[in-house]
Amino acid sequence: MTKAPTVYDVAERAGVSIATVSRVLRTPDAVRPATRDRVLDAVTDLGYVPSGSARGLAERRTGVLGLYFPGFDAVEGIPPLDVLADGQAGPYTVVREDGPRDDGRASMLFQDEVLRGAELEAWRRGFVLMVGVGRGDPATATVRDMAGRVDGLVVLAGSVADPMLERLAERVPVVVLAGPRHGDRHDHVTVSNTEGMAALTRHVLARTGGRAPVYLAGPDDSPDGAQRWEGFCAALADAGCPLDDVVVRHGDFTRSSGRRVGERLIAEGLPAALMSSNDQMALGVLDALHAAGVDVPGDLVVTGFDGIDAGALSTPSLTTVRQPMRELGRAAIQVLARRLDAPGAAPMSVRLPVEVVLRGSA
Amino acid sequence: MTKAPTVYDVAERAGVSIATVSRVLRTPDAVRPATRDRVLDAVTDLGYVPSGSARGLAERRTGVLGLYFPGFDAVEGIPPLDVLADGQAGPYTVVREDGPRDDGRASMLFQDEVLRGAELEAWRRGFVLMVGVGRGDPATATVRDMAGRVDGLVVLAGSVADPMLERLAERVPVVVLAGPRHGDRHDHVTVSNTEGMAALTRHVLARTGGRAPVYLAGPDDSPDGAQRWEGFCAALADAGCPLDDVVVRHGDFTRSSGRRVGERLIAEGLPAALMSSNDQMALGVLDALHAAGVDVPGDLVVTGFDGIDAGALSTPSLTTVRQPMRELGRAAIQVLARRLDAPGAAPMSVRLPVEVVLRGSA
DNA sequence: TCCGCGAATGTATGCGCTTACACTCGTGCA
DNA sequence: TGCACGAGTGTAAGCGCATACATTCGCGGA
Repeated sequence: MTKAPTVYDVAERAGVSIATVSRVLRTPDAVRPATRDRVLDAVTDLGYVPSGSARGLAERRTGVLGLYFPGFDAVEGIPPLDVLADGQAGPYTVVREDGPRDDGRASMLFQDEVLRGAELEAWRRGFVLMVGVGRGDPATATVRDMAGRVDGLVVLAGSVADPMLERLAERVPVVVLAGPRHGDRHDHVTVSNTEGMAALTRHVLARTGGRAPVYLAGPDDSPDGAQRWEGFCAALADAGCPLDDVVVRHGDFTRSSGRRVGERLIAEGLPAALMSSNDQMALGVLDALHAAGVDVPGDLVVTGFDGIDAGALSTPSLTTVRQPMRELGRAAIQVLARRLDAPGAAPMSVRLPVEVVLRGSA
Repeated sequence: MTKAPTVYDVAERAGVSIATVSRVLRTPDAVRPATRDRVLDAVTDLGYVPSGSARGLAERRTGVLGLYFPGFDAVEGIPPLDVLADGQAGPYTVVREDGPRDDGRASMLFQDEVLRGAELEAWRRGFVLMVGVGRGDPATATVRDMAGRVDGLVVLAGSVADPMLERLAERVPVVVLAGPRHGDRHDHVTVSNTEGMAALTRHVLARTGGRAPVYLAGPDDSPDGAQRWEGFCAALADAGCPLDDVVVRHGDFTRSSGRRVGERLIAEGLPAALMSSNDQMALGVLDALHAAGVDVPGDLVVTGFDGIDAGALSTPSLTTVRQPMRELGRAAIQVLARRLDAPGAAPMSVRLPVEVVLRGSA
């Protein structure tokens, strides 16, 4: 770390010009083996590592792809931590914990999986991945910053305002993940929310003899939620089940909001089925039903949507629709890579299939 | 994307020199408000985004921190996916799923959490995060590549061979995460594995009247495993419980290996307690015991180590020691930031406290 | 009105690399 | 023996930005 060696240092040590050093690193076949070995020795001796900045500047491409998520953690909610200041804490503490925490980690798991897939695919293509999370006041600052450092950007729907996205797209290719196209020219990757919910709804109707389920909707501004609702309605219509009979409850995608709805269900009388627009709320409903001793799926069936792990571990386990999260990440990078190869191609939309997972609750 | 505008374009449009443009962006106070506004207008009009490469080259720092993980996914095991080729798949499939999958996601969850923490702390300090995973044949290529692009590197223990790490450390500061120091000069961040396991062991001994637990060890090459074993032994010694009485079983940190050990336990007669060196194996043990109708914690108590989510959802819920995963990531970045501020400071080791989580199984 | 001085801006250089182009040196051929 | 030619190597020109230094501008005081 004294002073990072450069091509000049390597060149001098190997007794060649910097052009030759560069060639050894980039097109080894273009240089005589004897020369090549001398250069490689010098590289090893000096511990030379090429500067990504210089390379990026000269090449006009960085070899980096960006992945940008909507903020999941409120800035205010961040517990302080300063490992440099306080070394006073003991090596351990003891806590007693009853019942699972309502930690709202679902969307984070989703993002984690997407990230995994994206990293994998980026690696396979010789790119490295840069990640950013939209949060804080100049939330756009981070993504703008990233845009200046990458060859392409994958943006989760909802993390960047449209006008900003438009601007970014002017500089680097942008792929929008999990968001429907609305008049933009970006590439899109989505999942079959509508079809998945329709299939699940048909399953539920078959189980309940066609009686209309109660629908548990999420926030109004969720595009995913809208699509799921659409699939629900379509399946009902197909089955000749009038929409007017459907009771709709609203939650905010959290487990506790589901719990409240569950309690209300019990108070007002159980329907034949409760279909939630996400898993977290469905689990909350199960919490309430379980506490009240209701038999699921005997007294009513319950379904979710997303396929989070916790759904497999609940009692009863949750019937749901699993999103191909990892594949979403991979697909996004694949689409981005295509875009880099063919900048002029028409914008494309990729829609990934979902998996209807039948488990205990329905 | 026609041709990204540069400082020159902005300067020309605003009728100033490039130096002024640069100043507006970096030290706004150093330029007259009227001029500043003209420049900012030009920036907006052109959709100018500064090039990270050029900036990095000129500034001799990139503003990027790297996080490097050991490979979790075998390269061979990657299912193919080519969204560009096959659009033929239907929008959904239906599967029936009984019981949780043995998916070995524990270490990935660990890494995800670390990543979250690191990203958060990097963001707070104005850095962006670059992530890499060690896999593939020239596994070192990725990390070397990263080293050339970042101002500092956080490396999870075991992901990079020591000699390579030494070389990287010559170019950028390196923080080793979750690995003990052995003769190196890097900064280190670890958790109190030893103390945590000792505390948990004391708890178990208190519950079982001092009868020696069976210990379920992991792979021999795990530094974490070694430290936990150490804590276990220390607590036993303190309690005057002879180590000779301890039966040690071996697993490979997977749930299925724990299941096998559980079955063997049942076949050979139940001990007073089973302490596993990680949660996954402990859950496997619970699987086997549950299947055989053994009462936990009535017939024997079971504990794990790590604090993965699945442990909170098992029946009975798993008593364990929770690692501060998020904080590990944050601490690593904090240490790295300090190192960047004070390159000459002595190497430091930070040890984070763990949380003994008492739940149903013990 | 002129001078001096600080603030504001411009000029020019270099960051470390890639690469077009120029050059050197064998080699095969006439 | 002379020449064309290609492989191997060197020279030099940027890539887009930050910044030290030079220059100009605006203002107050004499």
